[in-house]
Amino acid sequence: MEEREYPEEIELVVDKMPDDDTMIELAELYKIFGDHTRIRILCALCVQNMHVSGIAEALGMTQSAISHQLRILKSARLVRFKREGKAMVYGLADDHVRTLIDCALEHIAE
Amino acid sequence: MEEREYPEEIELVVDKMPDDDTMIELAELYKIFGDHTRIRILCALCVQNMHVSGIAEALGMTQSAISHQLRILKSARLVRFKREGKAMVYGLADDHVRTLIDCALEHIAE
DNA sequence: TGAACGTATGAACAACCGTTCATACAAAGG
DNA sequence: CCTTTGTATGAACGGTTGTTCATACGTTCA
Repeated sequence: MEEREYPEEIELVVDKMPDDDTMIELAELYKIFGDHTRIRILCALCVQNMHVSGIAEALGMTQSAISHQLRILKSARLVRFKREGKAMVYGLADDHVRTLIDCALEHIAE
Repeated sequence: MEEREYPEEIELVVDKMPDDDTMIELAELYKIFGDHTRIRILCALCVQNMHVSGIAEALGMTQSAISHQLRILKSARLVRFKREGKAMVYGLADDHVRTLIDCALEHIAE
C-alpha cells in the first residue's frame, strides 16, 4: 500500500529549512539581480566606477531609467555612491556582489 | 573644466562586460530564484526529495500553486523528477542549485 | 544670481507574474 | 471499467514592476 507522506516527515523538512524571514530576504535579494537592466548596471560597475550618465550611455538607456534602477540597487545596499562635482559616481558596495554574479556565471557556464 | 566621460572609456567598459546574452541568462536565472514560493520549494528540496502534495503541505499552499511553480523550475532545469506510483517525486537537479543558495545566504548573513 | 548640466523623483501606462478556480490527464485499486 | 488519488494546465484576476515623460533638485561657473 502506498503510504501517505507522514505529517512528522513534513514537519522535519520544514524544521530543516531556513527561517521564513531568511527565505524572504533571499528572494528579495535574487529579485534585485533578476532584471536585465540591473544586472547590466552591476556588471558595468564590476569593471569600474561610473557616472550615472556614463552608465546610461554604456547601456544605451535613458538617464531616468538608470537612475530609477540605481535607487533600487542603493536601497538594497548593492551599490555605493559619492558626489564628484555635478556628477554622482556609483560603484559596487562590496565584493559580495561580484561573488554572487560569479557564482551564477559558473552555473550558466556548466 | 569638467571633462565629459570619454566615449572610448565607455566602450572599454562595454567590452569588458559579459556578453549581453550571458547577462540575459543571468537575469533569467536570478528571476527564477527571486520568488518566495520558488525559493521555499528549492529549500525544501535541499532537505530531501518530495512529492508535489508534500511540498504543498510543507509550504501551506495549494497543490496547483506548487505545480505551476514546479513547471517553471523544471523549464529552468533546476529540479528533476520521476514518477513513483501516482505521485511525482521532485528533487534538485544538481548541486549548483544548493551552491547558489548558499552563496546568497552568506551574503545575507554578513 | 542666473544659466547650464547632472541627477532624482513622481505619475502614468503597459507588460509581466503568481495565485485561484475549474477541469483535464494519468496511474492504481477495487 | 469506474472510482479514487495525485498531478498538470488553461483562463482569469489582482498586484507588481520597468520604462517614459515631465519636472524638480543640486552643483558649478560665468
